[in-house]
Amino acid sequence: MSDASETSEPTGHGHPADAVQGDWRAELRAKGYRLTPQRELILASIDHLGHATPDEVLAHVKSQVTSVNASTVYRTLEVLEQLGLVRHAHLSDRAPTYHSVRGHEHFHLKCRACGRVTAVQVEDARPFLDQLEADKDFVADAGHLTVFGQCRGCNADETGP
Amino acid sequence: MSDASETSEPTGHGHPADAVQGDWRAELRAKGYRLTPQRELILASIDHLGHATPDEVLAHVKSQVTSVNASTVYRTLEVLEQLGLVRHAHLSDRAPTYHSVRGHEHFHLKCRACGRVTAVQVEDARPFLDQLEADKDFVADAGHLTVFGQCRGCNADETGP
DNA sequence: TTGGTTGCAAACTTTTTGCAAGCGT
DNA sequence: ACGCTTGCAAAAAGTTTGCAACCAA
Repeated sequence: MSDASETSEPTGHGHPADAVQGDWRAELRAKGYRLTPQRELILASIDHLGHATPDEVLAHVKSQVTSVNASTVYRTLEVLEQLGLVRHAHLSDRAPTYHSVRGHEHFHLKCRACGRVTAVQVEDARPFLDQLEADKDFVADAGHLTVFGQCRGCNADETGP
Repeated sequence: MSDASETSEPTGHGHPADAVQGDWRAELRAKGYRLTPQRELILASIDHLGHATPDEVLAHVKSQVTSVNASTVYRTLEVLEQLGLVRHAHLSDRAPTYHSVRGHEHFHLKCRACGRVTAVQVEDARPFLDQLEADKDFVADAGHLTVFGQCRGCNADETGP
């Protein structure tokens, strides 16, 4: 089932999607891209970090290979996303957050009060998205979706003006 | 880019929402803020523009009063949002977009292919959001929601926003 | 008068771009 | 060897902040 010949990051979930994992190097080359240490490191970092901004990815990669540059991270993230290996969502009003895609799509809930991010399987949004498609002729990109709000129970307290 | 077909963004001409409209100056002052020409101009610009980034707001305001500064726009947008007069959503991976709130909340659909932005009434997302609240104990901020994807029929080719 | 506001300029954060050197294939 | 990639540095884009002058209440 899964190709065990690849060294994969300790994501500790033993996903069946590992096949996809082992395949990406080939797919990368097949599309005319080159397999570089930087690209492997960056993908591994995202796998390891779960959710991470480009800056966080850079920091993590640099902890292993100091010479890696920010622009490389940005360029690589773009490539990896094109290949469908990672996705990004906007979990804050600032930098985007990248996460790996192991065949398992999900979207996010972000609490403005406690900052917690919850991953929800796309199926839970299906009825809503299907309705958008039916009513609005709009095909949603579920994996990019982020719903802001707050956990019930989180303190709604704001620091007034 | 195109902001071609904006769904109706009512530019109040005798709307019942005018009550809210006429009220904001009072509410502003009631909260200890001051009513300045800049604040009136900026709110009017958003009303006029429909959807606009801080930069676009600045440009529009400047076309009337050249001396207005970018920092004032940022600071004012923050105040207006706190008062619930405007809201912002992320319609691109870059700057946020502000729109006026005239009592009727809506969220957005953004097509990556043609760039079109469609406003949808929050009620259409209610079942989904209610389910999130029931299942995940999460109270969504519907007005901030943006769903990326593409219109059915739009060319699937990239060359995004 | 008083203290919230503004304009200005500079600092900041995040992302992009032009290049020459470097390296995967 | 070919040409995609990288590192570097500078530029661009978007926002924030310190301050003195200003003005709404």
